Amino acid sequence: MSKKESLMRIAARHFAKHGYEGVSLDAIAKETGITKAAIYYHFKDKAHLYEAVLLERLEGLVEHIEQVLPDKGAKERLERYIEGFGSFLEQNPCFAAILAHEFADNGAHMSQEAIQLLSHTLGFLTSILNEGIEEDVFEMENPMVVQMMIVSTLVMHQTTSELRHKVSSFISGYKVLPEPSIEDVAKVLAKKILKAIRK
Amino acid sequence: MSKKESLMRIAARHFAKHGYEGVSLDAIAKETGITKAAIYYHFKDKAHLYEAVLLERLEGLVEHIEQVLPDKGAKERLERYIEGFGSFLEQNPCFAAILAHEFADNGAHMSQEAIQLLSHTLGFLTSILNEGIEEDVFEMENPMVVQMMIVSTLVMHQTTSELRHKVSSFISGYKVLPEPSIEDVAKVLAKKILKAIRK
DNA sequence: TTATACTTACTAAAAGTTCAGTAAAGGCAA
DNA sequence: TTGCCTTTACTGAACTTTTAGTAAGTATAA
Repeated sequence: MSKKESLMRIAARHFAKHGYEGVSLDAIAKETGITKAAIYYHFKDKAHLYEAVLLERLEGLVEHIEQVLPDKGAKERLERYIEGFGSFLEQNPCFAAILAHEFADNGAHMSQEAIQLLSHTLGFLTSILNEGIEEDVFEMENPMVVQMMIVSTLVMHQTTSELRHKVSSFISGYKVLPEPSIEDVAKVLAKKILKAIRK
Repeated sequence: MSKKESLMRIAARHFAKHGYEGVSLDAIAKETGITKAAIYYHFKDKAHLYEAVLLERLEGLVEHIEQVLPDKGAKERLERYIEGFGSFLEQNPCFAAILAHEFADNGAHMSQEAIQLLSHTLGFLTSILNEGIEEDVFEMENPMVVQMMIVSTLVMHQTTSELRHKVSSFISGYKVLPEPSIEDVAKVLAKKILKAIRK
């Protein structure tokens, strides 16, 4: 792996953990084993490093979802979308937290291009839901709420595992359950969503 | 309103918009019309200012939910929980974004007490779901997923309205729909969740 | 010798934090 | 009522650390 690649990988972990503002280039450089100035050799500035990390994953996500979506049937397509989203998050552990930070500050650090890729991803979901409504297999008052239920649940599940652990120790009748993997969560979520919107 | 109150109100807006790390005390002081040192008169440091803001709202949330939960019936209780959560977010516009930031960085800036209050809030939901399972009116593979669907959808809906607006302009077949209020979203969500988990 | 991939050493600005001082208000003894 | 003391609620200025960013030099491989 090249220095640039490991720099980007480590940067991704930092951005995931602390968010754009909370990240220091010194810390990234130190962990990568280079100096901060070396970051500036590879990237114009902090914003461009972040953008490179973000775009890489957003492009991967669009590609991944395009690959798993079958040709026909809104139900099948929705199921695959949810599970595909989940498996992409599984394979890219930092990505959910990066997205969560972007959601939290309304995409303050997203470029036009990043927003476009995110839109592309969500556009699939919009059209699957509309498709299902037209095919008369889905019914819902507000597709955006259903979209929210899907995307935010997957992203937040993946992101908040540490916090849930802290929280769960305070809930009375606390049992240490084995945490389900994001792929299991995606399966359960798909089932519940399909039940919730089936006609 | 006292200076301290308006300081806290303005601080809440800043923390909601930029997250803990992204906030500068200079900016808060300037907007409040005091000097930065005055913040240190009222609060020990940045962390304590943040905690005061966060605890105020978490306490309000616990109280609000306790008030709206009826005495019996898991279905009714769940519906009220969801709508109560929604109406609290409506009345406390900064809170959802603050929570979203906490979720994104795994509660990195939450004190023990704050986590306890959050646990309290989520504990209600856990017991409502378990209650429903025991009463044989709900069925679900994994209550935590259902919890996630509820909480993350409400929080993320309220938080990401600007981002959704940016995103929606890229989705093909874009129509400017009037954004539903969080209370409407809560109603729709409650309906969908009940359908998804009813036995 | 020339481009690549850095390092060393630095700057300037911004951030959180501290501290000495002060104006105003309230209580209280003479 | 006057004069004194104390508390409250700050200001202005400085201090310290951290940060993004840069300029100039260096080792290495082609």
